[in-house]
Amino acid sequence: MNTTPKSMKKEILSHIRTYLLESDSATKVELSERLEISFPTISKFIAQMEMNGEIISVGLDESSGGRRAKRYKYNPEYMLGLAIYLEKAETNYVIFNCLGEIKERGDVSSVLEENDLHLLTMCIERVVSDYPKINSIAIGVPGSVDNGRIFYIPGYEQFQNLDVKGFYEEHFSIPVVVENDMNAAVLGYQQNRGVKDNQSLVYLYSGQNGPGAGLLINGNVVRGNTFFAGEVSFVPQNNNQNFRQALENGPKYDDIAFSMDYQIEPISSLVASLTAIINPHTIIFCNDEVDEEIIEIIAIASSKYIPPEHLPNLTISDWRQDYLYGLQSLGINLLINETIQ
Amino acid sequence: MNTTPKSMKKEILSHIRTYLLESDSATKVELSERLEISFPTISKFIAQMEMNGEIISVGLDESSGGRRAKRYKYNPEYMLGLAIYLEKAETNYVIFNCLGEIKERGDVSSVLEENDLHLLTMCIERVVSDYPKINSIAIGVPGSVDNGRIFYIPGYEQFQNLDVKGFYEEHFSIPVVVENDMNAAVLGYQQNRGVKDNQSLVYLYSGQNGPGAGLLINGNVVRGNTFFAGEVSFVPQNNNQNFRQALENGPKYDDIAFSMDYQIEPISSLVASLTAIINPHTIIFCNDEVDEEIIEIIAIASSKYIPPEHLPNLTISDWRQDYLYGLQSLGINLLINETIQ
DNA sequence: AATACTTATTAAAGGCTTTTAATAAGTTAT
DNA sequence: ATAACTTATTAAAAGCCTTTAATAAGTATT
Repeated sequence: MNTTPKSMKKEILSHIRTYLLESDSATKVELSERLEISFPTISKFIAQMEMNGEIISVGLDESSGGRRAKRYKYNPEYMLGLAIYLEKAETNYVIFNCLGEIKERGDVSSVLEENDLHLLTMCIERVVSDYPKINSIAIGVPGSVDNGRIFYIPGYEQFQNLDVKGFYEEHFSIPVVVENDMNAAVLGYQQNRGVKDNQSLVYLYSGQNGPGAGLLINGNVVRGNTFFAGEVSFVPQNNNQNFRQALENGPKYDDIAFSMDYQIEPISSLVASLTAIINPHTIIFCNDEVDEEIIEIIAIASSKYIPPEHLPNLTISDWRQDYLYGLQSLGINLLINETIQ
Repeated sequence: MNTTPKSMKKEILSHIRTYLLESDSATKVELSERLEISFPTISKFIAQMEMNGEIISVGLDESSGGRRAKRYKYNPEYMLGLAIYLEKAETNYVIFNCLGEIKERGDVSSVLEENDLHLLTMCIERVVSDYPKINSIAIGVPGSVDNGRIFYIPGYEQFQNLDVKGFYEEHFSIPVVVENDMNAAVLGYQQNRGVKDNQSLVYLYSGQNGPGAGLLINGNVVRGNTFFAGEVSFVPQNNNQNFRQALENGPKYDDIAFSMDYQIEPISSLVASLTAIINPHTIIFCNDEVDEEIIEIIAIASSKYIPPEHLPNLTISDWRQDYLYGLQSLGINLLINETIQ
């Protein structure tokens, strides 16, 4: 049940924080009406939060015919988040505030390449002691993650089956979230572009281990039964090839030998498969892999398979930025929802 | 916010009902501990519900060292549900209690074939006046449904774009749920087989409009951006055919000319596509379309495409029964969650 | 400038549930 | 059979949010 006083307080706090951050500033009446929480309760929380320095009074509103209302802003520096990217060749980190503004970036030698968890721990220790306001840690990894535990990360056996979330939450007493890089990217896209939160998105990329996809269905990350969801390499296509083979090898027979780009066909076919199965709202491609022109050709080619009215939007985005944004938004969610006091 | 007294009461009620129905019977202490609601609150609700006849005292427990506890059971006859299936050639209905026990079945001439909503209204009117305890109506239709509104139902234009839920809730003042037949079936399978509620399931069938699928991903029904999700007919496959064509026309070249059943290959390929994209826990086939032997052949054929450890369970089920069960469980959900007093 | 009118904020009362204490109803041991 | 001990239930007190009433602080009008 969610009726204990503590969970109530937590919920009210996150609603107030979310609204203040989203709308930049608010009065008590606005909060009360929007959040459907009574005025006295809002008033009590606001007083407490102002005392803690979590929110700041920014003066009085223009009068709307009566007494002028006090307007409050969230203090974005009240809490900070730390996002860490474990990539093959490098390990970067970013410190950001509740608005997603970056306070510091940095890197350490690749935790994955060195196969050394201790390196990561030391990095976090240093950052956390430099920035005592850090209240959440988001870690992105190129592998499958199950509730903070790294489930499958080919090539980096030291990290296989490691409960990163459990370990660091114990170690630092700070909420931790761990997420797969593609899932973080698709979440980042969703947040960044203001996608409605129950839509379905697919983020396509071609990684070093072959192409793959990050999936959001009805707004939720899809991991699959054996964390195999999004492994679109394996989708069977024409000519007894799967998607990866078709992409790499090109056509094996003459029909489309004169296709300008032999990758168009497998991609369009994959778009059709995705549409016929999950009918997503948008499919996102990486900006270093396609351009607007190719996108349009793909769209046309896909409508060979699927009635055009059902085809998703095909868009292009910046993968690294989405990834960053996704990790940040996971971290900010922890700040907003998990920090209680 | 969910803190208003009314929504609180509603939530407590549904929790008590759910637990009593799932566990057959309970004491106040059991309810209090399991639901994490204080004993006095449970006690108050139980007293009220017993007075209404919603629950029944079934005597005292054996002593566990002290005063013996009273044990309570839910009275399954307290509320009834009505489920109606609109099918091409027939319209059937079922009246059931909270345990899913069927009190009466019946049919009227096909509402769809006659293209006559009034027929349905009259049928419900009669049933509801015969059984005043009916407190929920679940309607299954062979078309796309968006929040109770029939969105797309080829062939029955009178029903196109009809807000069935809104209309009947207004008309009868009883909660109504409308669901697509395949979605109801996959929900029914989930409930009936006690599938964990965040797993992904695919229900495959070959309807008169070609094959299709009902999808549950992370436990939620997937409708898609344009209600096209599950239209697996359109999945591109080998030999420039989509799934439907491959199924209907058979192979067009020689490689697999001696395949025992030429439908094996397209189905296995579809299983592979589903796995590579959403990696479901289980794929369900209809018992009048396949048997155990074929299932095994499909499983083997699929592992040509996908590492076997990622393949879903392939199972067989009774479609009509799952459909019925799905509608019933939607109806029972309304009884449990929406009835307040 | 004084009065009527708006609107924000504070204060008091009421309705929930939870926590804690008290009582009732059994069981076990002497 | 009585005392000591368990456990269920009832009763009272406390906490928290909401509703309602009262007050404060402006604006507009005469």
